[in-house]
Amino acid sequence: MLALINPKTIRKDPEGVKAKLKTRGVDPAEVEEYLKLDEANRNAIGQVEGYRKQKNELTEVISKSKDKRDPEIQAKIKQVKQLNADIKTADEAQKELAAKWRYIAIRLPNLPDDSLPVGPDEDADVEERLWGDKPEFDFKPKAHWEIGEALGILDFDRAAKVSGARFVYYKDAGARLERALYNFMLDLHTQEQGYHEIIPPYLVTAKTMFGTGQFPKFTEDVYTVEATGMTLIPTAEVPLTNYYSGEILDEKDLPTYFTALTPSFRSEAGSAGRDTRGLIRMHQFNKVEMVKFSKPEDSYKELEKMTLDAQEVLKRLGLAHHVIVLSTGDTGFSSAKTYDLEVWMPEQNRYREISSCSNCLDFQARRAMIRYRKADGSVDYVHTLNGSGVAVGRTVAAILENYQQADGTIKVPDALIPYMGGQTVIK
RNA sequence: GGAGAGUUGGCAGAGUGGUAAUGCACCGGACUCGAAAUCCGGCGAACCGGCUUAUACCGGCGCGCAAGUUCGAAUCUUGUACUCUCCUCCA
Repeated sequence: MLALINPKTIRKDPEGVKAKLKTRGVDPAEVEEYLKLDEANRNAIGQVEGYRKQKNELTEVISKSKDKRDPEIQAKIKQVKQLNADIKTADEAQKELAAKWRYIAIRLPNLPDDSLPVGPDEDADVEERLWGDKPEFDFKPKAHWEIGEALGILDFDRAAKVSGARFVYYKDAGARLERALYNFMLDLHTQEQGYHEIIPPYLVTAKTMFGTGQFPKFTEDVYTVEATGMTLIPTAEVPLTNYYSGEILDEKDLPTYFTALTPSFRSEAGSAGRDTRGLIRMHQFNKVEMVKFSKPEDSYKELEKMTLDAQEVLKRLGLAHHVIVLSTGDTGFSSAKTYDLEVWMPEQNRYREISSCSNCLDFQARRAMIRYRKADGSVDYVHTLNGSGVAVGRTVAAILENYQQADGTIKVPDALIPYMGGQTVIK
């Protein structure tokens, strides 16, 4: 029976948990109900186990008897039959309690870290640090989709014809720019930052989606193939983190880092009307993802490092950005602490999210059963982290807007020139 | 899609109705200056409950999973998942 938040934490400090989850929008009554069911369930388990113990004792005697017809043995058999009925009743009652408990348990979000700003939404996010100078233009900067369409490297109209809204065709230098970007990112992560390069499955089972916390709460945000129940991954975090699901790792193998380029598929239910133009909010987009498995005591250190790894992508591309720490209400379901990287978008005159780095502590590890054996032989859950390193489509958008020139051409960032076959300008 | 086989503790591998052999590994001890070998003993995943400082102790569960038959199931029945092999098909 798996949980989300460590059940012992909730038992030990119910008021603290209530207070913390309240900052994430969870009604304390939910926690109250959880505790009630938790206790009732444990009592029920005790009862069932008591019956089972009696039964085991009786059947042991029966098994050792020579003569099953002995009236004494027959009496014991009768007793066991009665016990079986008792067990059935008690067991069904217990299962029901467990199911109710579980229903709540798997829907409670992770406990936020104490360092988070408290607040209901993104307005309470706090800027941690700033990098780079915003570009200055002696003309009015255009939106990336205008630039891309004018150059013939992005085609939203034809994509709409073929697939509907929120899809795009990249063409010529646009396609090459996308490819250059993700190759650049993958090389950085694998050659310099120590990540294993992975190409994972893009279709996963419901159980896998549960492991990373997308299910059962967020089924409406993804595409699930009706015939098989398989889901198109909304992020590579899902297949990467579940890589070790159900396994017990060796302490010496931690930490370990994975990275992968994959498409991400999102239904964007509920975001109608937002970012309807351009590359910002697509049903399908490429993303280079980073995932880490770490020992509990190292996970926050690893989060800082991972955030810097993502930042390094933007630094080398010369893209102005800042790092913000998400407030309690803005932090994702599975995460205890999340840093977002937001890149400067000149036409919109604001920062836009381009990466999100999260420490999920043991929240996902509990769901996906990812553990490690310590030197003393005991077993504990690992901590999992994930971060974008970074969203490729949005990076294309950022480059088009930040590197646009008065004549409508695009200067290729120095770091990308080798990946563009030496091309320095897109025109 | 069709047919067949398999799924037991870290690994190997027994066990066709009576409550998980054995080997290797591992842990403790003996022997030794120490180690190896040997000998003795122990331990057989993980999980849950009770009691808790506890990886100690007691109990439950536990032979892919689920349900059924039975006083009792790794063993019988049914369903299901996954893996492998062959056929068919296909990038």
